[in-house]
Amino acid sequence: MNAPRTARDRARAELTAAILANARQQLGEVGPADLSLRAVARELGMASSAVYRYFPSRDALLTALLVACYDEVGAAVEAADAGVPRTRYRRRWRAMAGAFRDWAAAHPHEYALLYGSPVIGYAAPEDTVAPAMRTPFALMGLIEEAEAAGVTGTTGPAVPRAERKALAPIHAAREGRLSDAQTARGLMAWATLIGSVTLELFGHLKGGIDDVDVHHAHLMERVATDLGLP
Amino acid sequence: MNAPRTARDRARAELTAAILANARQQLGEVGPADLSLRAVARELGMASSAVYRYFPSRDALLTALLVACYDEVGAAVEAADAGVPRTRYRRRWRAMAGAFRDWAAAHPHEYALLYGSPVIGYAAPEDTVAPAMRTPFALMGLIEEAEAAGVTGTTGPAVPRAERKALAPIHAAREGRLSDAQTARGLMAWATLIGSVTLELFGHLKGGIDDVDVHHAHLMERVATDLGLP
DNA sequence: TGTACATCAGTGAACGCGCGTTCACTGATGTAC
DNA sequence: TGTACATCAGTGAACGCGCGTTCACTGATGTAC
Repeated sequence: MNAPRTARDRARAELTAAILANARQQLGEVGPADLSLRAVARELGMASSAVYRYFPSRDALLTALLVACYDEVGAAVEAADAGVPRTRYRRRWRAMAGAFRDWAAAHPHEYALLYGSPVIGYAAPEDTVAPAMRTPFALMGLIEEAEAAGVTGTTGPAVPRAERKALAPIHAAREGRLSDAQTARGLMAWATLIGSVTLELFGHLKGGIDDVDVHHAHLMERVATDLGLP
Repeated sequence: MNAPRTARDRARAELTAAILANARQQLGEVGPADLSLRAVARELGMASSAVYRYFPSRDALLTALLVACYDEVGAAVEAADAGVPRTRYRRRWRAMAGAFRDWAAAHPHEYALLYGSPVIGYAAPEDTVAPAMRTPFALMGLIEEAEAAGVTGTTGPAVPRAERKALAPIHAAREGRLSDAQTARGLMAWATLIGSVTLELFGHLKGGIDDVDVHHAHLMERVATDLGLP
């Protein structure tokens, strides 16, 4: 937020970052439930109690990690999207879905932290909501643009009143830019993406599918078709 | 397997079941990572070491739980399917998807055990594979019947050679009863179901959707349409 | 520019906790003759 | 049918572990006059 003025401030910012970075590195090895404050302190060569100068509790550290990871994967998806010409809607979807899966595959424990079992006894605070929306909103943005451009074809069955009402919060969050049908389709695409990556990363496709890369790509192609992306 | 002959055998079978049942009950409260052998023993009024007469390790208990839960949800899905006339394909899908979600909602920690983050340091052994397949195979069975009856309409884009190859193990497991296109569609439906339930149960729809019941039902209706179910 | 005081970072010991697993042992149940 | 031995269930104490968090303290950095 505000620039560090004193040397102390600079040191504080650096160490906070170092702790977070080390916790992330630990996540590369052990999974959220086993992430340990003491291990982080050990790795950094400081007393375990010193960490409490930077994070008031283990949960606070978890929250910071949650935010960092949501932001990282969101940024990856946005970057992938930005690398494709705006009107190549299908290719944009392909790039985003691919980036999401690539990030997940490269960071399985981080993916588990974000989209796996909730850490019990821990309720994610408000701070994590906005970063969490980054990826799904990036996808929604693409769908909005495609619909606005009038390129999406048929969007499946009509949306009944009850469902339209259920979707109200999202509809509002996207400032009404999206038809209800496409909102439903978008959520469905998002669920399919999460489901496919979850099944793969958590080991449910083992032995069932030979080349998961190919399969995932094919699945995403079908999702693009269902979204009406040309 | 073999019937209990002696009183000892009967007692052993009963206690094994009691331990498992209590572990399941504990899962109702704490989540797989925090499931504790000692707590189970405590609840059963026995020494913690006594549990080792029945399960050689905590991992073995986890495995038994995994199998029990896979079987339970699989049975629930199959039962839901069985309650619908064979040729009402869409209603069968609706019933199965609903049963799956209902079971998950009623047993969130068990769902997390099956489809959430893998328990680290624990590799699910072979014994869990068959029970794990019960639910997806039930869904595949429905799709097979619908396709055999010739009621499924267009099934989307053609399946490229690479994808057909990737699907080979599943194709073989279903003994070739399913076209590649419908296999891909079926996997997609499965991924969407898992993704939707995961997003809901793990808290990612909070604040985004008002009536999750309605939304899930609508989503599953769309999936049924995509599957070509009349 | 220098001094007095306040703020903060980091230490190391300690508290209290619960866990999985092992082990030598006791007493009950089952089996073979 | 009764006895001798083998098998097994269950006990209770112990080992070794690592964790999150607190606390009184030291020494360095920052601030106000």
